[in-house]
Amino acid sequence: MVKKPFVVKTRIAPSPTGDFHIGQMRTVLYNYAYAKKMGGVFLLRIEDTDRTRYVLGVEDRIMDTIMDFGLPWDEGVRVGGEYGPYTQSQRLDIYKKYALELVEKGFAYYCFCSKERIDELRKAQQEVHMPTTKYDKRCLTLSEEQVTKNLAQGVPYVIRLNVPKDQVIKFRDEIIGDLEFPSRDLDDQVLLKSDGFPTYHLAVVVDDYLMKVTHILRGVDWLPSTPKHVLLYKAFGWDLPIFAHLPNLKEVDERKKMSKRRGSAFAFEFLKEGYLSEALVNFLMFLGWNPGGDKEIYSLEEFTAEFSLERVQKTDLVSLDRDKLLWMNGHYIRQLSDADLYDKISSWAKKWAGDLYIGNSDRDYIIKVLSLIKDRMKLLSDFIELSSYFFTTPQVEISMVSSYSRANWSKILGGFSKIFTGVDIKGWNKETLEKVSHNFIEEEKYTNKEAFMTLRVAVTGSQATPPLFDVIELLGKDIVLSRINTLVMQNSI
RNA sequence: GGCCCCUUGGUCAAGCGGUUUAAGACACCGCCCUUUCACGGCGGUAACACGGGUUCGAAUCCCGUAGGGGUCACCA
Repeated sequence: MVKKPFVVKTRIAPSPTGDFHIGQMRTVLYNYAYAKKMGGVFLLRIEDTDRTRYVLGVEDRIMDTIMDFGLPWDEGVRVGGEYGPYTQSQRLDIYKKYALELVEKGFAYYCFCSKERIDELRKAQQEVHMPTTKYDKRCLTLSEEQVTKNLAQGVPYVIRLNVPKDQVIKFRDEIIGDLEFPSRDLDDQVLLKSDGFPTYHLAVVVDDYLMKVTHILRGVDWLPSTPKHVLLYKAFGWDLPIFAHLPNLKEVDERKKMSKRRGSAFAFEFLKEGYLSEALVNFLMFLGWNPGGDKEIYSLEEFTAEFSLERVQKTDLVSLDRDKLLWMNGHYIRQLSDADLYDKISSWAKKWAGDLYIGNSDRDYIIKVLSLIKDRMKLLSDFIELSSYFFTTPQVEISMVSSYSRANWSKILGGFSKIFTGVDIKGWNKETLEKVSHNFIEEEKYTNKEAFMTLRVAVTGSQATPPLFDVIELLGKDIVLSRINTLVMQNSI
């Protein structure tokens, strides 16, 4: 028999109780990167042991979003593997078996206490200001006959972890360091619920062991329950995995961590708003990690090569700076070729914005539009607003057209109309147009600003556009003249 | 409240005892480019929570204080 080599395996274990938020995606990214860096395996498991909060369909949406971020897993739900099934609700018999093993060994026990008794207990403890609300181990004193009798009679039960009184639980966190927790502060955690489902604590330990997960990278909010897990590993006689707790994310203006129970910031929403997955991934990697140098534009491949636990920030909370994300997205958009940007926008539109008119317009024309507005785009969705006058006749406010010229604005436009009419369709390019326009302005003694801004607004309906003659060249003679003439005629009526 | 973790500019953060009059990026402000808006270029404002130690020397090590966060479910 050949001994299997040690393979690093990380995992992400979404719970289908709500959509993934962006912070969870950061955790996915780190798990993905660490596995790749170590030549290991990245696993995805669905933890659906809470049937009261279960949301139908959300697990597929979560997995789709992870794929949309470009972080595919090697083993688990959808892709399979030799340690499945990878959905916890399909592993109930496994958890029960291990729970019973613990009962047998004396590390766990049956508890028949009612919800009411537990509530009363908690209330009483609070009244005397007990440090923590804990179960009083009453059912631990039940005789074996009593337990057998209760089980035979079908009395509802849970299985609780029998936490030793005075033990110091020690473990090492790769990011935070060596940690010690007194066991007396721990509750006799329920391991198996009365509905036969395991709690997170039992399921996660059993599955991570059976699925041979070697590294557990998760949010620092899990740190306080890690001692319980350590206790379980010890009770089973299993080696501990490597723990690494990552800083949580928060919004800049908030003080508390993001969570799916605190509204928005769902990962898919960023895609919907028009962020590129490459930019999101680049942004996310720096939320809790950095390479130490000045470089901060990183591809996923570069990140994967450089990522290390030693360089993960030890702090508790990291802010998600949307200004910087927006800047970074603009940076990524600018780096795209016009054709690639076209592809990105068109698939974005297909998925999130209906088909738009982009589907019906000429691809080459749209690509030319993109070359003009690309530097001004920060989100894919900006395309809609920035490009509208290239596709539809703008609503032009007369007050806006007239606001630049001391002289009669319609006289200016009339002049442009006349000289543009004289430009041959074959010579309709920005160099020629610019030249004749400047001649006209000089002769009539208009200032550049009054003439060109009036023209700009007349043609585009907007005060802020790409360079005027690029726009005019691209729109073409017919459209430009028609827009100008419409205004001139309106005024003369 | 108990337990645990954390603390460099508005934000992400570099720094791991002397090379620091504390990098870089975003944001902000100013200038340049410019017929507008962007992009780009140049420059600027802005930080080691506080108090004790240790040391020739501390943002960096130790202790305390303060502040913040996390967690304490038959939720994950």
